[in-house]
Amino acid sequence: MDVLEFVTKNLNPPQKEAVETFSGPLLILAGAGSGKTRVLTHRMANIIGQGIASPDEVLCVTFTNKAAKEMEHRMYKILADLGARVHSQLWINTFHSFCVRVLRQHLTLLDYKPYFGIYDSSDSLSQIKKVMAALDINDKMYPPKNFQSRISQAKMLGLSPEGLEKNSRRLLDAKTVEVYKAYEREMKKANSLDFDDLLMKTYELFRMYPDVLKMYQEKFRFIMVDEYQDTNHIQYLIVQMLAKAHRNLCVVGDEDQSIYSWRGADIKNILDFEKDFPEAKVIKLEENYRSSANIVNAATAVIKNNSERKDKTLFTSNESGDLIQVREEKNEYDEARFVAKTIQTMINEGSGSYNDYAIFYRTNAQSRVLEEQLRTLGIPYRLVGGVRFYERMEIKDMLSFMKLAINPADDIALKRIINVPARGIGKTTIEKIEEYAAQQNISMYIAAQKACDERVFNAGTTGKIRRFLTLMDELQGSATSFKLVDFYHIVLDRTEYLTALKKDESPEAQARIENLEELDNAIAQFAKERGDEATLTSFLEEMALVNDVDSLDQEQNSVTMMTLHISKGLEFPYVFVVGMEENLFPSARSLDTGDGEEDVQEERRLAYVGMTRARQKLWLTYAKMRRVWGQEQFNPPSRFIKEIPEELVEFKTSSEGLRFVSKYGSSSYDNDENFGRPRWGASSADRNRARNTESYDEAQAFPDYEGDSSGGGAPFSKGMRVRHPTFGAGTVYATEGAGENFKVSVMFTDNTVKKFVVKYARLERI
DNA sequence: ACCGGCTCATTTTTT
DNA sequence: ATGAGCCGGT
Repeated sequence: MDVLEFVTKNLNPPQKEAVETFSGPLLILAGAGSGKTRVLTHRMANIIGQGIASPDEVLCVTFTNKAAKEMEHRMYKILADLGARVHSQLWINTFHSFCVRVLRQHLTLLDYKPYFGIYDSSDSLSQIKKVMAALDINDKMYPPKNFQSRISQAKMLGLSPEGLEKNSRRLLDAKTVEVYKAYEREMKKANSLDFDDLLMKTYELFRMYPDVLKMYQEKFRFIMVDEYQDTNHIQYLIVQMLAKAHRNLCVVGDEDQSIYSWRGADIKNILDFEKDFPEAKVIKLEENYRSSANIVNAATAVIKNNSERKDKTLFTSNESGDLIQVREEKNEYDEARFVAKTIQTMINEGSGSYNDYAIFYRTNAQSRVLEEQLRTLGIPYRLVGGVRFYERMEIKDMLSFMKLAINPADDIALKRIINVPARGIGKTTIEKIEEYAAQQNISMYIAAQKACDERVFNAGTTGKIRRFLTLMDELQGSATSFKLVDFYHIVLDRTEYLTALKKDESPEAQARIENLEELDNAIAQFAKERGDEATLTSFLEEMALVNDVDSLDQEQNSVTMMTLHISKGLEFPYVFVVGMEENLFPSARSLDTGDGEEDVQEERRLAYVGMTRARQKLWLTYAKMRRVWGQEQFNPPSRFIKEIPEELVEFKTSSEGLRFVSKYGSSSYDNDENFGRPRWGASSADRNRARNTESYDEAQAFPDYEGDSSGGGAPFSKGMRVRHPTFGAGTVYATEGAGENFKVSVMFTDNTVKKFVVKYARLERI
């Protein structure tokens, strides 16, 4: 069969057109479930299969590892079906892994040693703390996390410390620049890059070495970017650079699924694509093949409430299917029980297998209760994302040993493990080594060696340090001479880490041992998959960039649980979205910010993403009472539920007759005056009444938002100057509530207004 | 230097 | 509610 015929069979006209259009800039606006991945893979297969370009001349960039893996998997399958041979590895990457691939080749040009390490956010936070201590900046007054996020923001905009200085009109003060500069120096010294650096350094590399850029520009004759709506500025710049020579850039996206603005995603990138490439062809994929008509219509009705959209309508010729199940429960336990029981009942009735069910939630913390209930009913489940495997202490420890073995300059890794398991090197000693290293501008590893040689410490301490250094020297040797799997065993053995854990009889230690075994499995699996390329470096890379080990063995039959964010790009026959409550989803934070609507719109897009994952049946559940931070919260049902047309919904509650049902208006879908009417646009006072409030009457008694409740010994009143450790100085411009619920709104120097519950916020008068 | 108890912050979302 | 970091005692 002819290649084109093969790759376009079973495609609808716009899909077909997208596959056939391979030269020139192309914008594909792909609605949820419209066969986007299919189009991308078939398009790539067409280009390769027809011999228009060889496999390594096509670059495909996705956002998550999961998407990249899925795409790669499908590509190999199609290419195999086509009988096309692929010798080299395909260039299907996430932005970050693409950059690593480039940097491994060329980072020495930017004066790094070949085996640079990658810092995850907790490593980079440690680095920031270190830098702050050196600069003598008080971490109570200036929380390290703020510097971290500001530096990250700067990098996502492609700004170096100097660039930041020039552009620092808003929010970026001198202190940030100072910390940023010192941080960069330290990172360089540690021969390591953080997540943002991966992009930033690639950009720098391309700018400083035009011939390197040129090589890649010419190499990648065809470039495809998936989830283009989620690209941030630096990613945008990289793509623009790479596409310059051939201009064969195909971007795929859906502005309705842009959910990563908090990490710098700029929705303008997709909205302005036609400005960047005036000759661009635009193809819309609007037919949904995934979900039942009721689900498509419900999701469409919700997303319609957003204003900033391209004109795109999702439709389907699928059958209506079941109604959307809206379920009210008393609290989060009942909610979880409902979900678990429903799954059990459905399975017993023969509706699919556990694999067909997914539970989505807004925050990872919500998974706990669900896990409990699923376990009670003996339902197998697996968590995707969440507490990352590699963030567990024992895993990080092991990885630190391995990292340090190939990158002795990594002070953060060294500090982590120099006394693990306890070998009598205490805080004071470590501080001294650190100081010594700073003085001489050398790494702590070298500093430790020197300190021993020069008898800086007493004999006992020197001996302990020497023992550690000897251990590390040995590991350094083993790292290069042994296979990855064997090296891991050597590390486990020689560090006596396992021995120490085995002595400890506590259940925690037991769990840690199991985790270390799991790491062993992961390494074995990795070695099996990669063969000769399973080097220590590539493994550490994988551990830094890929977060869920679950993806390694996904064959088991189990219910999948994940956050709404991770759910993007996936689909399941049966989907539960739990915790559909105001202040949780949409999150309280999105409701509180000064710039108002935009944040809620992103939450709405998240709701849209979640709903459109479901193929056959969708449940939306909420609890009337939920414990958050050990406090009872009573939140009304999410506005997103109310935005679904009544006729698409089947409403059920388990708690009829409870007194406060009518107060938040939801015991019956029909006679509730709030349903179907967006009264949420009302004053924020209304919202806050609902929050943390046990009875409506009490809430009613609250003074108005603008009202003055500063009497009666309230510590803050209107006009007062205050300082917040995170946001800096500001002026109180409104107060509300009383006692435990006393809140103040503060306008900060950059004109943003934040609201704080005084009891929790660290506000001080100035 | 190590350990245990205490306080405090933490809950958006990911590479 | 829970875990991480801090302080003070040993």
